[in-house]
Amino acid sequence: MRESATERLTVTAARLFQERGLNRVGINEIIREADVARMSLYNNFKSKEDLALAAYGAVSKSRQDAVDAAIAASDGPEAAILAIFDLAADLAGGASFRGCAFIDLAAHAAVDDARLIDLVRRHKSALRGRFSRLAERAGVADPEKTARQLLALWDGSLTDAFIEGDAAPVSAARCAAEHLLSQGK
Amino acid sequence: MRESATERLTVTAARLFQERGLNRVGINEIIREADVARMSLYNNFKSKEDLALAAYGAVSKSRQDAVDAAIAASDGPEAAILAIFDLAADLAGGASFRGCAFIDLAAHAAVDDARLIDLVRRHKSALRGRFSRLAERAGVADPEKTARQLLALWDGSLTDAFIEGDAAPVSAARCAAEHLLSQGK
DNA sequence: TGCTGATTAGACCGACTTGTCTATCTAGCG
DNA sequence: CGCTAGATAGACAAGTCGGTCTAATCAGCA
Repeated sequence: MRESATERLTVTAARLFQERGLNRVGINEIIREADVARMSLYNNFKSKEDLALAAYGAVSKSRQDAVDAAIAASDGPEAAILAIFDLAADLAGGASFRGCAFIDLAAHAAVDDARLIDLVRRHKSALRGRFSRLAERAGVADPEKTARQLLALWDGSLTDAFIEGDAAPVSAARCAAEHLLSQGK
Repeated sequence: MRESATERLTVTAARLFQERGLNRVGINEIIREADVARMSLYNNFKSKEDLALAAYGAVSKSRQDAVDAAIAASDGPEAAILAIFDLAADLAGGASFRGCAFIDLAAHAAVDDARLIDLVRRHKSALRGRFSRLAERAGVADPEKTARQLLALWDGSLTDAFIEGDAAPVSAARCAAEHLLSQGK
């Protein structure tokens, strides 16, 4: 038997949401692409928001795993930070890249979608925390501030790469990260 | 007589779009807030997209004017760049701040809304151009690259300030800009 | 085989969207 | 005054959306 309906729905929704954004993908398209009946969706998830929560949660987890793997494979904290920016370059290079999926989600979520907004906040906070620990290990003077700067470079360069349709902002941001690390200590 | 319907519609739409995003504000709300009849909208604008184009165009112009004023009032290119980041801090400090309106617009615009996406591209390109000229005057080695880094800091810090609900990312980004300027020459 | 519980396709609902149309009203002007 | 051109409110069309419901079908198992 093929994988469960829950899993197929989550994976399909994650892909479509990343390709076009939460509000530009409807239930009908998701169930068609996932090859699942309408009621199977609502038997597994209470609502579209619940499905979105599961889908974006899975994306968040896989992104964090990729970051952790890059850190583990790197030789020292400075190299790890640069390796994380290489991940950004990979993202920005992909076809139909629409910028960071979580920034997109924050833009699409209504003010009352508290759980979705919380997910975005937790995702960004997790990345900032990793930057902060690496910056501390690298011996910079103010790791928290450096982490905020690295996160801004990450988010801004992914966004600009989306808007310009070119990955140049990401490599420029990587250079800026190098400078900040060599100077901030 | 009060100002024209076109102007009231443009101003009202600009405010509402910035408060909640293009797709979360409907025609009905705009005409109600602008105190204008439905048909007056469609006599002045071909469609909602045309109104959005006018509204965001006005916002873009006023933002660029503010940046130019900050540049003119500054003592030297480095100070001008920092003054631009002070503008970002003002934006991020406002109530109901939702991040850069043009990033939000890029997230909401469909792939086929070519004119809206173009507007975003031109807006960001204009800001990057100003950064580039200032960086050149400041004598950095690679003004284009420095401009990309400054733009990423600008966009990323505004986005993070929105997500976190706190202006701290913007002041951290300002510090990063200082570092980049002192090192990039 | 026959039973049971999950899954299916698709009709259906109500709310909402942008955009059109009409019939009425009003302001300016000769 | 009467005329005209524009503005008005609101009904309406056509479509989309998320979500519910039903009736038929299917798979697994005793």
